[in-house]
Amino acid sequence: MATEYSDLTESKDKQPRTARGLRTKRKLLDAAALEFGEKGFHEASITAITQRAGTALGSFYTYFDSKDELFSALVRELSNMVKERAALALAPKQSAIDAERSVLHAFLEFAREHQEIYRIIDEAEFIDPQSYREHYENAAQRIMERLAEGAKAGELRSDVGEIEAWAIMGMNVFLGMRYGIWSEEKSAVEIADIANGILARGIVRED
Amino acid sequence: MATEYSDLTESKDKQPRTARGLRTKRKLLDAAALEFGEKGFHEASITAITQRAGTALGSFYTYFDSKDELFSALVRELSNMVKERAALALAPKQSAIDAERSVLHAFLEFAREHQEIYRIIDEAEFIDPQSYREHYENAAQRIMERLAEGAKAGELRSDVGEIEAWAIMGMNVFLGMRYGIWSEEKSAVEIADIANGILARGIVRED
DNA sequence: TTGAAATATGAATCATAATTCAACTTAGAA
DNA sequence: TTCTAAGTTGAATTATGATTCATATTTCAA
Repeated sequence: MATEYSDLTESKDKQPRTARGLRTKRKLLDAAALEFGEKGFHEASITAITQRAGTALGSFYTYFDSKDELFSALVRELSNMVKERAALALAPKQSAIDAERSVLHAFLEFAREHQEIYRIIDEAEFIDPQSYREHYENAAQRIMERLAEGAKAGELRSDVGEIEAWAIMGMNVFLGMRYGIWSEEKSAVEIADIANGILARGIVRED
Repeated sequence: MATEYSDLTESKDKQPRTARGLRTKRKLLDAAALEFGEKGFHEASITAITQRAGTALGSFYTYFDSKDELFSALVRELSNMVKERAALALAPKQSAIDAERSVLHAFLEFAREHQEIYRIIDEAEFIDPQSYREHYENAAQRIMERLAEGAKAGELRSDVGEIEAWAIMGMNVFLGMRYGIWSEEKSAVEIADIANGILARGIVRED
């Protein structure tokens, strides 16, 4: 399903052709992120989104075919933001284990800063399953590549693979929900350190 | 919010008072599990649920105040089923690590058998956040208790706690989604073994 | 400067189900 | 057996918001 357009929100023929149009579409996407984030997909209304964006109701349909399509476009955009944030956290010359710690730490801080993104991507499981799946498959793929590098460098066990990647991702997502969204009682550093300890040493007592 | 009734689906005054009523309510809950599982909350309709249950539309309101309330009741019931299945998997005299392996294995099989349960509980994040949260807080609590026992027995590191519990739960849930719901390409045993390897030894190379 | 293409507007339309309700049937206690 | 509470029925009501569309305004290439 690769697209030939660079704009992730593209939809056949509704691309804005002027700077004004681009600005309006941007305002709609930003307003939608807030509205969907606060209310969830079904409680959110197009009317409220256009009010937030400061445009007329009808303008919405200049840029999107439907409420569903807007949501899809948004999920793909947000998924990309998460991906970029993780990439940014990757310092060169880190050990494979430290890389995972950095990514988790960055993810926790990102989840705290942008709780709405967390919620929207999660809700995509029900509104736009394909995007949801792609989001996590891509993320798992990137973890897997880091693990493979670590294995090649002799830092990690040589048999680490896809299952470990999904396990790490699940860890991260749930820690993000519990300690990023539900409460901020613990520091991101502490959580990342403890979770990283599992990867580094497991949970078995060592003498 | 403890209730004084034993029926998890109770709602003030809509309890069935005869065997016939109980049967009808049961049929509605079973039909709802199928309908919500297949279509999701918003695509599912009360009409379709009553048709599946073989009752009249109006009968629904004899037992539930609303679509939301039905969903809530169902989530609490299903959450309980998951909990019971995990408890069943716990053989006595297992090591702490083996216990986690058994629970994950049981969870994977359960997810495969009852994909609809997996989906409904997930969707509760948006329809009935309180039940969703309780479901996972309870599950984390039970993991934490097992870890504490393992620590007391000297099998696990003495500092294992809540964060490890949430990490393990996240691992399990994501592995359930990826290898239980999305595909069954790998055996439940293999997945449980590999994930358990992370807990037992971490992912770092050992010489 | 100008006019055709883009964009903006919001009242009116339309579709979908959730929920209500008044009439009817059945269960089961006395 | 009888009678009342419990349960059943499905057509009618109602509420909500997504989407359409005819009209007005703005942009910008020529």
